[in-house]
Amino acid sequence: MEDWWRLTGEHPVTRSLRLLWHGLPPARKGPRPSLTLDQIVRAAIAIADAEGLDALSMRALARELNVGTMSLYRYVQDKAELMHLVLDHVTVRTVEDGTPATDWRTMLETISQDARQMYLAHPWLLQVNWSSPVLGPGSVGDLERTLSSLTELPFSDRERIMLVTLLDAYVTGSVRQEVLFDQASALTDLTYEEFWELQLPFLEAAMESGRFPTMAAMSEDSFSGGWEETFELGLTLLLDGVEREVARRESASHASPPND
Amino acid sequence: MEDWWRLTGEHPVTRSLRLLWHGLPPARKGPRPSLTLDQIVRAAIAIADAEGLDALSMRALARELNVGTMSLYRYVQDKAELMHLVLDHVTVRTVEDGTPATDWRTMLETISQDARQMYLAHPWLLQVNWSSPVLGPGSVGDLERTLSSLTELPFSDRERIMLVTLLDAYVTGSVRQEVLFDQASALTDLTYEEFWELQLPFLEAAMESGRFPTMAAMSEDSFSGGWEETFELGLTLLLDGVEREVARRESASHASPPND
DNA sequence: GCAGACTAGCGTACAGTGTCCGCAGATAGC
DNA sequence: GCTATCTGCGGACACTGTACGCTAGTCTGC
Repeated sequence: MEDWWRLTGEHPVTRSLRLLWHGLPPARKGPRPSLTLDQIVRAAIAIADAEGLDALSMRALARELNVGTMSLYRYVQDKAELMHLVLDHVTVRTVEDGTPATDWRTMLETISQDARQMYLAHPWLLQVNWSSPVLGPGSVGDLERTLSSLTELPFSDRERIMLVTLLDAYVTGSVRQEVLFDQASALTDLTYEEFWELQLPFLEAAMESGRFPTMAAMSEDSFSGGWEETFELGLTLLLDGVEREVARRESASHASPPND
Repeated sequence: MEDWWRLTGEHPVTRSLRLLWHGLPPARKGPRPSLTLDQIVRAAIAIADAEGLDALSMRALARELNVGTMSLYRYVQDKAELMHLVLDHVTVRTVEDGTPATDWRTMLETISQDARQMYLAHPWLLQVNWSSPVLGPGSVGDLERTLSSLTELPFSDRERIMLVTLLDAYVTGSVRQEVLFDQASALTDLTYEEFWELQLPFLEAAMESGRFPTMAAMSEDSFSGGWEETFELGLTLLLDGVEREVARRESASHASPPND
């Protein structure tokens, strides 16, 4: 394990955490900064929302803010750090949409559906290929909200975290399929129907080859399930599975699970 | 709906499909091509496997194949088309790992676990932000394999496709979490433990603020669930949900579902 | 065999990306 | 007032994808 960052000062992750939790340090000597971190992050989100992730370059951001490109590096160390701030900031949005707690199943449904809507509103989020290695106020707040709705679920703390994680995996995986398909549709200028129209001659030849007997025998509407319907089916199955586990535990002991 | 591509010949999607299903057309006049599509695709996969998606540029690929960069454009129209070929080709891999069919649950487990392993072996796949808008021999073959293991499941064809889709969503979402985290870990030169070490001062201050009561009360090992364990939990829940639906249908009518 | 048409290889050039380096001017502290 | 620190940002560089067009190689028809 190399400690290269100890020789040069602050680790980049610590720097990102500092910015997230405390913001920029107060200005001391020198000209007053003309921008705030919040302005930069908001402008970045606006560009990505309007034109997609690829449009979000440092130059585009500088243009949007009417500053020189290199000025931005006075506020963030590099683009990765900017994206950490951006990702956490978008997550803050979901915290504000508070919903009164009822039962855990309804809460998990609502939270998952809200998350889906959030990702559909910011499809570029699912195209970012960095995991934010930092937990900022946004993501911690989001996690708090979710966990606070699971207190009546007879699972250990550890199991709750695992449940939240896998639900997030399902939501992001599901919406990413949809987002990428919609993008391909827009890029190729094809609707769903037109895509199948182009595909058909090749599929028909393949089906006649005898190599795909199960698919050849499928009915015509097999691919007609929509994205939302598919998402809801998966969510239902997941939550049914949780219910089954809950019932199993309650019939086994009526006791709370070990809180290890 | 603009038909701009009709003016210039073949739609890019049709061209990709042609390459996928029939390969390059036979050479007519002119020098013999020095490469095959297969060579190009394999070299691209090797680069991505060895050095990640960002390392896969047309220049890097040309260097690997000892040709000029622009030569590649004699074989593929642009990088997007190359990626369509690459994505379908990687999928071919999974078809060859045939497993004898037993019951639908075991099959779905195996297929999902195999898919997870495949993605872990090619983590860059989950960082590609194009959905392949084409169904080539690889993806159709993969789908055939999966569907042929679901024949005894009392679901309609349409429901089967939805089930396969949502399972894929879950697998990709789950592995992508892991892949992105591992990447962040490598980029920041931090282990999981070191990450938490840096995070802790900020989290402790946040917990003392009283803003996150549920999280502040959680036990120390809450985040100790591993990626594989979390994946298996979610898969179990999903399949438990399917079982519950199957049982519901069998107790309702003992009849096959409508095959609409 | 030759000319014309077609084809593969690929160099040059361009527009775009992220960001290093360092200069000029503005502010604070002594 | 002087020195140290700080902001803004231009010029430069290495890298990306790919349009354009030249050269040389192969096939076909006469």
